[in-house]
Amino acid sequence: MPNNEMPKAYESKLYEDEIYAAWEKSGFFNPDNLAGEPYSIMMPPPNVTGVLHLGHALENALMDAMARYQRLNGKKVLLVPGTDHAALPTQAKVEKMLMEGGMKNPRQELGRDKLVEKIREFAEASRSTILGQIKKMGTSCDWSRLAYTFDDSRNIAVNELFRRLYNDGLIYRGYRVVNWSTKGQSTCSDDEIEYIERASVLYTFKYSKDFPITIATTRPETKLGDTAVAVHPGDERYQKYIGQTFVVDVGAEKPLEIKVIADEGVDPTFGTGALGVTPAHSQVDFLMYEKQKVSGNPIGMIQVVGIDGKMTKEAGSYAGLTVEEARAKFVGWLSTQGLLEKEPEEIVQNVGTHSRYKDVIEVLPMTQWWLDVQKVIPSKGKSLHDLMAEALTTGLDGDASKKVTITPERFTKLYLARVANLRDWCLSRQTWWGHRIPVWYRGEETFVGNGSPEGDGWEQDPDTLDTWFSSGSWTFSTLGWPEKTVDLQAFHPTSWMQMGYEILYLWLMRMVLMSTYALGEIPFKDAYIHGMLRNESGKKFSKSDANGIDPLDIIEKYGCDALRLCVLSGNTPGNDSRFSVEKIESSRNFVNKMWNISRFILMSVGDTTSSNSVAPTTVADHWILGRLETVTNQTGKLIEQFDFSLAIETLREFIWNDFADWYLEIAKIQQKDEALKTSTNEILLYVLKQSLILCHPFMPFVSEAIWKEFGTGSFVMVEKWPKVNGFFDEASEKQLVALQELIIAIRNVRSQYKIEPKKLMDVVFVVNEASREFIELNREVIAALARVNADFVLVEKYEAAASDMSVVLKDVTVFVKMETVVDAEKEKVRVEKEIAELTSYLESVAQKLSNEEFRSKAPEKIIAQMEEKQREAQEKLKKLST
RNA sequence: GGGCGGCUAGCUCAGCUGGUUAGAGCACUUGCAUGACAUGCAAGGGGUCAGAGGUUCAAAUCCUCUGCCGCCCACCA
Repeated sequence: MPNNEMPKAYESKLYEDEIYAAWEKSGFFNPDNLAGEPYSIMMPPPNVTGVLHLGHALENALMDAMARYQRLNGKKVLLVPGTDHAALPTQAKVEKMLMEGGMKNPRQELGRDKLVEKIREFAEASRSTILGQIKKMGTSCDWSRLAYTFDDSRNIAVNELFRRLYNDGLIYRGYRVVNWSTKGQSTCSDDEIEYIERASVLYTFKYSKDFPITIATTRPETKLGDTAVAVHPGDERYQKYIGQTFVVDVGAEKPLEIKVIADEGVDPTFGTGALGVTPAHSQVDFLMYEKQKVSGNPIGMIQVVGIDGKMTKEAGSYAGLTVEEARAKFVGWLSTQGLLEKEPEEIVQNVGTHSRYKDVIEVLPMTQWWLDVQKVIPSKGKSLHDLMAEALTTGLDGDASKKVTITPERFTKLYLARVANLRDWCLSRQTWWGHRIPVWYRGEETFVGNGSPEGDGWEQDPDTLDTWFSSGSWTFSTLGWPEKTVDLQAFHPTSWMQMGYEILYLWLMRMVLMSTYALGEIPFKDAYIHGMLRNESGKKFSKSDANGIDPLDIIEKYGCDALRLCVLSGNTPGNDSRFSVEKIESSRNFVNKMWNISRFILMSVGDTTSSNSVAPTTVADHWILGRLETVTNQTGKLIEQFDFSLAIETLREFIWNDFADWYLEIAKIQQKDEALKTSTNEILLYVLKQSLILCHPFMPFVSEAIWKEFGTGSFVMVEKWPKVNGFFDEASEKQLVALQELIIAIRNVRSQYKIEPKKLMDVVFVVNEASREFIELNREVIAALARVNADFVLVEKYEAAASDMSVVLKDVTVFVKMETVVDAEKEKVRVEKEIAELTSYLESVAQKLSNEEFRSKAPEKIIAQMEEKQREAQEKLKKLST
């Protein structure tokens, strides 16, 4: 039954929560209640470090648009919701809050259990906020399968993965240099380092007077731990020293033994061509240390900086000083000894900082747990590194169906470059929040497994796992792995994944690693990489700055659909985009337009129980149904190409321009004609319903709210995506366009000569064979839309009066009768301008067409097109000239 | 040091597997309370597609170089 009570404007607040609840209750978020081919998306789990921001709104809009589109296409869609415990970041966040609350050292003051409890409280609060926000965003996820990277099932998956990797010899415990955050008192992986540009001072000096080689460094204090100087093997200046060991006094109580070694990696043309080697405090130098060891010509390793960021007792008289104090002291000593070879030089340097604790990373040697990415996996005959590369190139085992495709493609290159340079992954963290390393020790014994071992005296490793270890298994841990579940069988590999480019290395790479290793499967077939949302002036939204916008505020004010449209429009793969008030208003207006189109149709049609079959009669009928078909095809194709922005633009243009501005206006005239009324109403309903389905992936709430007005009790959410119906026909499209041009041209005259909108103008149409019937057929429509008297005459010849204005079109010339003679001069200028434009256009066309090479080389279709245009322009010019 | 992306209407961005007289939204100008919508309707104005070369019958679109802006990577001590 029609509802005449629909409010004039769509008020999102009145509908959204109720509709979401109804969707949930319907059970259609759960694929078990759907039929068809499985389609799965795993939601990138938001970190419980805080609440959701606009970036998450974008992600939810992307995922949900895809999920809803696939559901409408009859797929058995699974969208798994979840959150990430974000081990170190969450602990860092809570510690920061505690410290802001007055605590000096939360770890010391609270102890492990109490601090973990505090973090858990924070995480749980954050988690429940986040889950509520996801619902507010309208995301159609299956809440019965809700997952958390830190819940029991995921813990089992994590431990099992660790156990398998350990048994395959890929996870090992080793003493190597690590990236160390003094502030966070923990290691971090290479991927968690953020490089920042910083002013620094380069010192060039000799260790002692009798040492023959000059070196340079920005970290003089670490030179107290030097054990070698490396030179290029071919460097003639230093060749004679290679292999020699010098004992040098650096004024730190303990003399250093410096061996001169040869290394191909040293650039003889850079600086002094010699490199002081500090194995304990440099990644590169450590590699040299390892290389020397293997070659049977070992060098020493001295750790002079400790985990507290202070000099160790190995640094002799420097022990206990901070690195800055030690640097000043050592540089002072060098200076008084006259060892500085030249003035300290101010340079700009990239320095690695911890992404969460923000302090400068110290490189230190420690015993930690590592994942070897190069070692050959016994059962596979290749390394993790090989698997990661294969999955993005040839497909796993050369099987193209097991290939991950990234959109946009350029990120594939970035990924592969990174994989090529991958070092072993440091897995253990000294922070307390996270999956505890599943390893137990008892004396010399080590136990690795799922759950503590039998017997007394076992102690579990105190460290926790890098948080990305658990997120890496997300695509399958969410499906019940390591059990061979029905879900795993049906939904893995997942169908589609979307994420921001900033976690390409951190996450995408690790998902590929885990999935290819554990399942021999890719984690997903397609990965869509989106850019970052920035504020109006192009700045990054950041939590600390005040420019953060809460998506919930936006939803409250403009509605969820508007927010979704806003973040998706103008957003192309891999590129950042901006969020602005103007943009969200524009989106909100479109939502409201949809509402009002529906309001008009529901109010004017009466019986809304459409038969779903239509019988087009008029040109406009044929045209709108044809357009609907074209747009249906285009939209589907665009979504499948992940071009959401263009899909929305296509829909907007159809719904607003074609359907609302033209068809609805024409329909109003047709509704007055008893013979056309029924068929027109059927078409209005049909096009509206199909449009609601097309829009549903992007504006789920308003489409569902309107659908409800039909009173069928069904959900648009589980309707069928429109099928090609065979209505498109080119002739109708051309005719309608001609009709539009005619009406616009007459309106233009009114506008230009300031004729009152209400006044019906008198016109005469000069027609030819081709146009007479067409004009006659559309007499009513032309009269109403151009606001001219409907009794206009059609003639073949017309003697224009001085006061007549003429409008020249392809097969028809319209004379608008004016009350007085208009400014003849002005009109002459207008016509002359038009003639001039046409003439110059014709010239350029003629030039092309007379070009022999164009005629011989261009495709026939192009030539024909151009000739057609030439004919049209010539005809128009001829008429204008008379 | 290497690599990548961007530079198109006042603003935000499409178009870029070469071929419509280059598009959209917002903003702007003019007019309009028309009975779906002023969160609207109608009619308009506005761009030598960063610059310079080149390839081609034809370039915003392909190639080269330059200039800004931004991002990523790297063991330059």
